[in-house]
Amino acid sequence: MSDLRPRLICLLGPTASGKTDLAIALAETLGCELVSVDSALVYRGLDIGSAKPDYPHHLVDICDPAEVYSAARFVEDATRICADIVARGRTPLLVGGTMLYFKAFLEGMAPMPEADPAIRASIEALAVERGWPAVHAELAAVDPAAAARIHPNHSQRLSRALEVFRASGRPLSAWHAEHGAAPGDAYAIQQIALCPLERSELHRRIALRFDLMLQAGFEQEVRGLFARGDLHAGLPAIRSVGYRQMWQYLAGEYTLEEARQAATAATRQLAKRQLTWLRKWPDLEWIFTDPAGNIAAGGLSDRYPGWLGAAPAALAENFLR
RNA sequence: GCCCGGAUAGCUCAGUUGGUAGAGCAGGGGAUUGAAAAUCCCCGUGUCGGCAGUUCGAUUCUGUCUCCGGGCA
Repeated sequence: MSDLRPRLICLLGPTASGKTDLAIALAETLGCELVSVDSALVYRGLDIGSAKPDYPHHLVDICDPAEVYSAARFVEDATRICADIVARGRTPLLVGGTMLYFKAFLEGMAPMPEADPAIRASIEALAVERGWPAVHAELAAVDPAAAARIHPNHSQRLSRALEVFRASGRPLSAWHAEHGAAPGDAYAIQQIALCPLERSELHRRIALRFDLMLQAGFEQEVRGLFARGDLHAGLPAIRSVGYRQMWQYLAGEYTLEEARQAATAATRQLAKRQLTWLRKWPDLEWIFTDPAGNIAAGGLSDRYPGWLGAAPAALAENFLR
């Protein structure tokens, strides 16, 4: 063991995989402090629908839903908080499902101009008038490298690329070329992914969890946000899975049953996208679970068959020592 | 019991003037650098309800049966 850097653990997985329960168990047994890596848990008042944990996590409830959080803010916040945790003599455990945030922390982000609402609005106006392919053509004129990488219909990435050029006079691809420091480099990192072995089991858990959210008063929670008057369907907080569909229900676009169907489908699609990230993720130790939530064949259990059928916390505790 | 509609992809439905069919949603795969629980790209063979008839050829026409709506009794 020649690595003298402080230890840091990452626990990633799709939504409804059981990450939070495992993270809490690990925090208790290993003495970790939990850092949430989740773009929805940052918002105050998004509690039931975001499955906000009761157990203390850093980077939960740090924004009002009217604000816009970002990957760049996450990297700043997480970098500072992890350093504080280590200074306290404890181990940071980053847990969540926002893979871009994990990636940005582990690999760093190029320094770049931040989002500019006025520029965004002008690009949006251009798109409404002439279509996103026209925005793509304009980007191609000033930043052919970025334009080549972005599909002409990809509104969000197109908008950002042109925004960076308009804000700085410098192409996005030039900014990307100078990669910033990776906060993750300061740590000896172990990464674990948790996921049901069968997709159908994940889908079952998603449906079950949404019904429990409704029983717990999710509709009332969203009614409260709706009634504030200053929030709208364009905000990241209100666009998040579950909240978006309940918002549409309250706006009269859906019946409650339609909202339930749409929300669970959106959650399944989110889980699928999270797994797309995870499949190509480097240095990941997989823990696959059976319908009872215990360790199933595959992943770490293939290397340590004796742990088959054990609770994930037991395996991870051993694996993590 | 009679009359009228339906019966086509997991779901909702379009369509084929007879040459075995296509959208939306769901689902699957992929991308991902300050909105990322976002945003975008790619992927559609299914006894066209069963059986029989007409026809070179029927999912399409005819008959009949079954099931589901609606109406009349």
